[in-house]
Amino acid sequence: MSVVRPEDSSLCEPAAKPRVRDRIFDTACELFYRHGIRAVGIDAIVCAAGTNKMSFYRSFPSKDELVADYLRHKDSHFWLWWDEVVAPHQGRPRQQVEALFEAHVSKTCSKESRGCGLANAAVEIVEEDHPGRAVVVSHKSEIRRRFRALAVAMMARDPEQLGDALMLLMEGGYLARLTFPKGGPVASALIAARTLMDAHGA
Amino acid sequence: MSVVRPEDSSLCEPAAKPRVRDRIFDTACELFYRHGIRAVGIDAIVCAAGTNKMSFYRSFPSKDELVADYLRHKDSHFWLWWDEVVAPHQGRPRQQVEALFEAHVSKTCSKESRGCGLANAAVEIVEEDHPGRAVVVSHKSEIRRRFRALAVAMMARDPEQLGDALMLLMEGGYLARLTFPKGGPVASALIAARTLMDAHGA
DNA sequence: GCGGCAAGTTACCGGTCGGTAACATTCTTG
DNA sequence: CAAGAATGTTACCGACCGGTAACTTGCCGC
Repeated sequence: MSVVRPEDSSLCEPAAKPRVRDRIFDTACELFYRHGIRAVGIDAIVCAAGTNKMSFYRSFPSKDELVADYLRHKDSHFWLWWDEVVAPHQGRPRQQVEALFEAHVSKTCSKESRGCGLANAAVEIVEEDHPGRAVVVSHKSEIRRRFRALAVAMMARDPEQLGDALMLLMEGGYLARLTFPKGGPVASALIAARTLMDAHGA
Repeated sequence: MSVVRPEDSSLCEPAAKPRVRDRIFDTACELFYRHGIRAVGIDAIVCAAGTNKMSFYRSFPSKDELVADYLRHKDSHFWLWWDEVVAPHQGRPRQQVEALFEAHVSKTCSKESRGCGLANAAVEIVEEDHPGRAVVVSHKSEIRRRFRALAVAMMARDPEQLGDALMLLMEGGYLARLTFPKGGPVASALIAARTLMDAHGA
């Protein structure tokens, strides 16, 4: 149950040093994603960022708020990724979903992947009033909304059902990634998505 | 990022008092499942169990080992559940999977559910040498194996593909449960499973 | 009643947690 | 160069972390 120790984060003085706040934030994002939120303390973050605790508390009001920022960052990057993957197939929702799943599989199977940071946060953050909870909830709600919208656009027989099923496939992949090296069942996600869409006449 | 405080666990002296070890273990299981593993300290457990830290360390070698026991307990209960659900449809793998998903949906949608304790542990426990990791990995591997075996038994066109897809659906449901009150997309899992099996000619 | 054991009590250990005060240094910019 | 902002340093806070020692109390069967 050990936590990330302040000393062990590779090297404690990264070459570039733009504004401390950014260094701290980038470091925190990586550590939170790789080791989990609860496992990473302020000391570990500031040490890995080559700075000190005071500099941290001059830039962030609290750890919880930093966590919320981390999740907002993950959220916006996710939608950047989504829009980028979807863009080449404008107006062809079926191809958009296929592209999404293809990208999802290759992304999730890469060895650096630790699944979805926001999904992981859903596990770690239980307190209803944690500033990060709202970010997670709205993120996952938007995923559901978009999958359902895509299912509508491709004129599926039961779009809500199809949209939710596609979401389950994707989320399941995130979870599977955490136990299977290289992803395991994740590899089947694209074909499964195709099969579901076929069955819905889309 | 608050943790479960030793004081706030409803009442600190449960009526029945069979052997302390059991009281501690049951309490720990519930707290771990409800609040997460890292969020629950030894103090919180022993207080909620109406005992003290020394009694804990007389029964368990360490917290990590308790966590591993908790996961083993979840694992064996899961297979008890699985076998029970599957039993009435011996020899009819298609019906067995349907029964599994029906039970999975109703279980996961219940308001006490916090998804799959073992999947949650996969998120929280990152250390490769934690005694709980092996339990999680073997649990998820066995799920995959069984789904694939069921797909073979129902003579699916591509049994490995179908088995993995079914697993993704189920795992996705566990994750969705954590952000959507009452489960959200989980409700679509059964129909999605049926659709996939139909498409595989099973 | 007495021995033995299970359980409770109290105090303690070093270490880490998130967070802060006061002060010294360096960097940037006018 | 000087002023002011940004950053670093050190020490500290109370609380909690997982874990332990020494001793006392309660309960059981013989």
